[in-house]
Amino acid sequence: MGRKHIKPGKVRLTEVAALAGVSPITVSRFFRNPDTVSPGRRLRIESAAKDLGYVPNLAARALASQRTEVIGVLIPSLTNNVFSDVLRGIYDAFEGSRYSIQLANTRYSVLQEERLLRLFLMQKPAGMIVTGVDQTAEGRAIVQAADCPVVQIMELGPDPIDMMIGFSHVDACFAAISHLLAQGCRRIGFLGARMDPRVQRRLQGYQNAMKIAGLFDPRLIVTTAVPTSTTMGGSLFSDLMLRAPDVDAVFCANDDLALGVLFECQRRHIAVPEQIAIVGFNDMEFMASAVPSLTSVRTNRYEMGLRAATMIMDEIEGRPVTERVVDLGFQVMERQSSQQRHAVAPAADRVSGTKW
Amino acid sequence: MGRKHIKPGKVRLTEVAALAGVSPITVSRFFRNPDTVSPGRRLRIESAAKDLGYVPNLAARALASQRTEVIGVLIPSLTNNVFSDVLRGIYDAFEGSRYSIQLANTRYSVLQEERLLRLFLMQKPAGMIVTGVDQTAEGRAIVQAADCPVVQIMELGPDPIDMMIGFSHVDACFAAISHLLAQGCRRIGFLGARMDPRVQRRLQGYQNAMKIAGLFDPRLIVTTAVPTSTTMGGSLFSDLMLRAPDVDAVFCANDDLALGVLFECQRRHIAVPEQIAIVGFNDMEFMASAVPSLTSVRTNRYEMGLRAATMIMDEIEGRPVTERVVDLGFQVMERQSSQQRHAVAPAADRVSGTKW
DNA sequence: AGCGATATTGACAGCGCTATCACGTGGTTG
DNA sequence: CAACCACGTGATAGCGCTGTCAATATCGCT
Repeated sequence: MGRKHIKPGKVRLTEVAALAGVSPITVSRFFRNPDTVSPGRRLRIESAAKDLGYVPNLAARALASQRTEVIGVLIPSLTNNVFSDVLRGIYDAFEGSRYSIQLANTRYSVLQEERLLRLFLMQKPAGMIVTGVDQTAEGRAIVQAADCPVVQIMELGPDPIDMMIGFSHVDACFAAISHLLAQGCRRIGFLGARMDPRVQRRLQGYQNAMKIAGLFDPRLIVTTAVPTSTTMGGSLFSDLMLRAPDVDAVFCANDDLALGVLFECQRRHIAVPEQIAIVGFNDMEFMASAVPSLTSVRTNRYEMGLRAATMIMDEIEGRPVTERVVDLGFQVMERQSSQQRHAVAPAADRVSGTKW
Repeated sequence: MGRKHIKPGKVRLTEVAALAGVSPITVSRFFRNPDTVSPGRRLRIESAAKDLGYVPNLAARALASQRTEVIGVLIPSLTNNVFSDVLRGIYDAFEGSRYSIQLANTRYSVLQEERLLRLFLMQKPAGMIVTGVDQTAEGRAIVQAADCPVVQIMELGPDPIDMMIGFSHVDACFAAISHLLAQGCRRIGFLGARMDPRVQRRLQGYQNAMKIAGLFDPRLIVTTAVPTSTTMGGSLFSDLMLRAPDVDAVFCANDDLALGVLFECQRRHIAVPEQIAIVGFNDMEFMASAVPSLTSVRTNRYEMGLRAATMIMDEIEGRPVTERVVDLGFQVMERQSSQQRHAVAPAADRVSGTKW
């Protein structure tokens, strides 16, 4: 036998329908698309629902309609505040819409990512946002099986799963190094932490630029698998000073590292930028107000999240998305910390890069 | 008439059961509690499920069982990295469990919070984590209607909804100001941004301490409704310097502000801590590596998230939660930026506070 | 008035899973 | 040896909602 007694206080569509004097299906329609119900009934249903304190049952809705309004979002880290900006954009875009977000973090592990994708699949999501382009073949297969709009964010690459929005980390770093070279720096160090795929690509951009300039020297590269932090910036810089005491500039793959380098320079009484120039990556808010203000590569993270979400919604709701791969570009925010040797400080930020 | 043809590729419990030669209900049992199925069938079901690529339908499960494994989490902001630490704790605790997290941000609005709670209710969550103690009466009612374990985090207060974990912001700030007073500071400024309930309580702690010391002066308080940022720290400090040029210490309700004050001091060639002492709040990672290292009030955010999640799980799974209101305390991390006048720098951090 | 076109409404069946109870088996007990 | 229990398994009947299509009401037009 099946269930027995229905809990007395329970309010279903049926109860609302009974009170409003209409059929359940009409109440259902009212909640999904009020315009298709005649004004008279509309009012009756509305007040009946309010009186009874009706709350729709999402599970029943999902089961009957064979779809959900859940958007799965997969990011590598909650700690790295790069992603909090992206997330903010995503949440802002879905704000007020009927979609809800299911967020999970992969901890920079493709196996975790695979597991989480499988988990998302059980929800039959309406859309998915995933970070980067380095999914496993299995991971791609799972995403494809979900049969919903998918946006890959943070990077660009060949062969998108569906849609894509990001920028070239290789180019962005190349531009930053080019800026330092233009400022007269020759012994430019590279500091990187965590070394996830995006940092790896920044390293690639660094190597390209240095090799083209004929200035490449592996001793100038100091990296660690440990996550980025200000303290780590200080230690990586200390390592660099041991390996290459003649370094005249430091590119940091993250702004936290750059801040740590600045502090370490203050501790060692190294003048910035006179003795050592500093460039960071991401252009976090504090970079502009540091003393000296710190040069960084601005990436449009909030917009990335916002547009990724918008692309998903457009796709779901049948509005054709023509630009399926979006390059958001970047800007090198040139500040005091990378001032040309013996030059005067600029009155305001100078900018170079793409898309501005 | 109802639906017509079943999609051919669709794999349901029934298909797995047919292939394994058992009844659907046995397959259902296998997925929920493998131990209750005999080893022979267990293997057959397992391989059948794998062969067919079976993916359980969560909506059907939720509808039939009348419950979900969704934990609703409500935080005020995604940008404020205070919450990313809490979140990390929450995600870590639920990692590998069968629960999934539904995260939403209220943007510091109780009306938003109410709307989101209503939304959560539709999901019939298994548990809820909400921020702070300032829910509206309506909001509390909604949470109670969800009839599931609830933990309020970040603060302590009378009359918890269900469970509670946090610390006293009043006491924490009081301790920080007491520290400054002990260091010989007399004209201690208060800088606050956003002015959410928790910052308001820190302000209260500041006022209590200053009044007891007979040093209270409203001109020393500078606040703004704008969100916290490093740049904002600089401007608030500039305002303070205009209002009270004789200020000898600054308490910042957030670490970002403290960093901004440090930079502004560097810009104005004000010696820290000799001319002005600086104390922040939250003890973000960068505080310890700044030059001079910045005193701050450490709050146990990661642990808060972790334990809140654990309390929820314990409650759901019938393990009695005896400590239903947990005070996590705080620590004043005494660093160079609040060194006693004309004293030598300490070799390492000194700590004062509760629970350490 | 009569016609088809359009807007509203309802009946029915079923989405994929699980709660509940019933039943069989084999072992233990008095 | 009947009575009992624990265990594994299955049959049945929904969980609360919506897709589908048919039925009815309403309207504009010739």
